[in-house]
Amino acid sequence: MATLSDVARRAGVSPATASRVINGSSKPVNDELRERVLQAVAELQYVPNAHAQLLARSHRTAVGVIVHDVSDPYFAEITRGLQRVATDQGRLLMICNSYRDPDRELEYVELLRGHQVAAIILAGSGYHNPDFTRLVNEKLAAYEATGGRVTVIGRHELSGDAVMPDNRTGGWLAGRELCELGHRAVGVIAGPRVLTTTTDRLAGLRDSLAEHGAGLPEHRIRYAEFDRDGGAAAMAALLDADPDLTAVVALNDSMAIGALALLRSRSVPVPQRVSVVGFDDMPISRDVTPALTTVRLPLVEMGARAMALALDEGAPAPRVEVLAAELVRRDSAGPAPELTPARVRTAATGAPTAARPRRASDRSRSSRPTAHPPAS
Amino acid sequence: MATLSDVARRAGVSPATASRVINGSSKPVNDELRERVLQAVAELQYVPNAHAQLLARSHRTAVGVIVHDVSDPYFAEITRGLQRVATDQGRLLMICNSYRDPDRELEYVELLRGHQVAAIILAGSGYHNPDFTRLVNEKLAAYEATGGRVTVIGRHELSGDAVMPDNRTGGWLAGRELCELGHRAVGVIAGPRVLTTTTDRLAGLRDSLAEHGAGLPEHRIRYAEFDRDGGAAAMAALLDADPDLTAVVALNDSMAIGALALLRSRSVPVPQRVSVVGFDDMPISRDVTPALTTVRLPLVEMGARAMALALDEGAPAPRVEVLAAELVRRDSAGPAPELTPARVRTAATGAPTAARPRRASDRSRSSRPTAHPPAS
DNA sequence: TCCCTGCGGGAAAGGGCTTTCTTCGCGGTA
DNA sequence: TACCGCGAAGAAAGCCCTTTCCCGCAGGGA
Repeated sequence: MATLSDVARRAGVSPATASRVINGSSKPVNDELRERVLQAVAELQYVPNAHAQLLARSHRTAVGVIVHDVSDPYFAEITRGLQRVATDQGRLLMICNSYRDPDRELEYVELLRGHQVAAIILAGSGYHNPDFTRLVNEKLAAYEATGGRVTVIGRHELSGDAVMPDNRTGGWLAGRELCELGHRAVGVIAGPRVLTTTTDRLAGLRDSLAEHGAGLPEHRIRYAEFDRDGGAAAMAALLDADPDLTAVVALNDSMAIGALALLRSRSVPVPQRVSVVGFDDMPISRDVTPALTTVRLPLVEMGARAMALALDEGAPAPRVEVLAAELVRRDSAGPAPELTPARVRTAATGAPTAARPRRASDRSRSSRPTAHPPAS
Repeated sequence: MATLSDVARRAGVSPATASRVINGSSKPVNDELRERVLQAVAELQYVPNAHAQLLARSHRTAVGVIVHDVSDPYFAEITRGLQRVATDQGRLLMICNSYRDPDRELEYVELLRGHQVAAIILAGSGYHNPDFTRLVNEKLAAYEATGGRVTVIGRHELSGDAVMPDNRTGGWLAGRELCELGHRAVGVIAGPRVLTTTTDRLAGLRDSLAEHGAGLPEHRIRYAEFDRDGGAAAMAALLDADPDLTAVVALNDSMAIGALALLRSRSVPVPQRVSVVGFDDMPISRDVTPALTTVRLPLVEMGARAMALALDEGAPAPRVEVLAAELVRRDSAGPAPELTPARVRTAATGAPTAARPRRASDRSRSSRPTAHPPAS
């Protein structure tokens, strides 16, 4: 591997001069020497050793990102936002998959610290696990103490700047939508209990169902893995336990798609017999059949905002940005089967509501709140 | 940021001893000193500077991966395979998205070279672009000359070890399936012309259609972006130009899903009026409606094999591993509408074929060839 | 008693680059 | 003619580790 001194020797100059030419230093260099150096670089196919550079230079340039799994559409979208801003600013991204393993997450924090990244961004759900939380916070604090910056996405249990999707209001919106469609027996396909995302979304949903007089008994909640197969399994369990269910909220779209698959395999018509509402609005959600009614989170923007926070040096106290959730109506949720459309009422107000016509798949309109969402 | 000498000083030992303790060197260290060092590490929250380590150590440990886009399911699956093997061997992965931009690809090769990775893996389609190909090959050669290893996935235009999906036979299988179902007017939703993946799959498909007496005139091929919207647009164009089309092959599943969406929006029943065959078998393909008949590529295994090749030091000449494609029958392809099932024939043999019953979504069986696929 | 061996620890030499500090040569001024 | 200042190039000091080499010491055999 050619080194800088190889280049310098070949060009007949000192390494200092070669370095100045290669890095476009502000110090002026004679044109002839410059030419000789560039020639030598080309001939030797010289590429600077990045580690030596990072060691010699003072300022850190790369940014570390820890996500559950980039290939999960939720994180893929967030990562897209992160990338965009990072690339704009000429930053290199180091992406690490924790696969929802707290230990691995801890390891990655250290790894990134060791790699001298300018900032660490943790995206994904937090854990209900005080010991682990304390441990991560300690490590992050140590990192911040040496000038590192920390930004979290959707993890209120960790310190540092934060970008928070409004999971709670999102859950609330899903509940309101179903209640307004006349559903009273609503089941929930929830993610793992230990994830704060699960509990936040669930809390909003529970509030909303309660407000609209529907209620959410514990036996109508099934906790499962946050993926397609988890959703299918939970849907099956829910249906077996409570055949009268008229609607289901899945706490993310992957699970909703699994639920749809299960319902199809049992020939349960959606939404005529059972309505399904998802969460996240992954890109594929509009392309399944029926197209998924879901709660949209501005994933790309969350990533972009997080990176912006992370790179914005001169920030004082930890900042928190909350990004709103929004209901996207498609075809998987419809009026509850027992009620004829004309009798659908808004439970909270008691006012009669005109039945909504079936909508075309992609004319998703955002919801206009008719009651105030909870503070999250 | 605490350094090794800080630790050593605090523990009252030399940096050499501290290093030995921290790295579990084979050289024995007195238990008391060891204890003091570990204590100092904990107190200072010391993490070794990875760049300094890489500079000081001789052996390279990280592996670089260049893909078009990790969040694309095709690459997500491949990456999963890469990760698995890399993690097993304790290697760190640096993943770079080229977003199908040749220049960016070139940049990343240099970047990875600069980061002293042990191997570079390029995944994705090659480009029909001799200048660019020569340039990349030069850079890769320079890298290999200094002991780096290069492995490509699905790019026969580049040198180095290679893992090749059998795109050509895959295309051939798609064609045969449709011909055996009685289709004669088959359209193609192709990816960008410059990608070798497009041309390889197309070539196999063309052969197969020709063999079965169907033919593929140029006006039945539409080139578009390799994504959902590209697929939808191409489907629209195809339908407008040739309303008699009874089947369509999309050269990847994303495009097929776009095509399905467009057909649905125009109320064209699939497969009763138009059959659709995809390519790749992404995980979501079984969950769309109708479930997608597609050509399966062992994506995860491709990644795993590629990483194995890259990490297998003592290899002589460039090795090439071809992984087979396989047809997965689901619900999006059915008999051609003009023919009643009883009259469906295998065009090549003229022998009557029993109509296949409609199959359940997920009982996807692999194809059993009835004729020999082309050598690819 | 002396020498050799082996063991545990430290000194120091890199590894490849950046950057400050020095030096050198030149033109201009007193 | 002597001196100063300035511009451009080089020398060298790090950046933070790893690892070789070396040294001192203790124990065992002759």
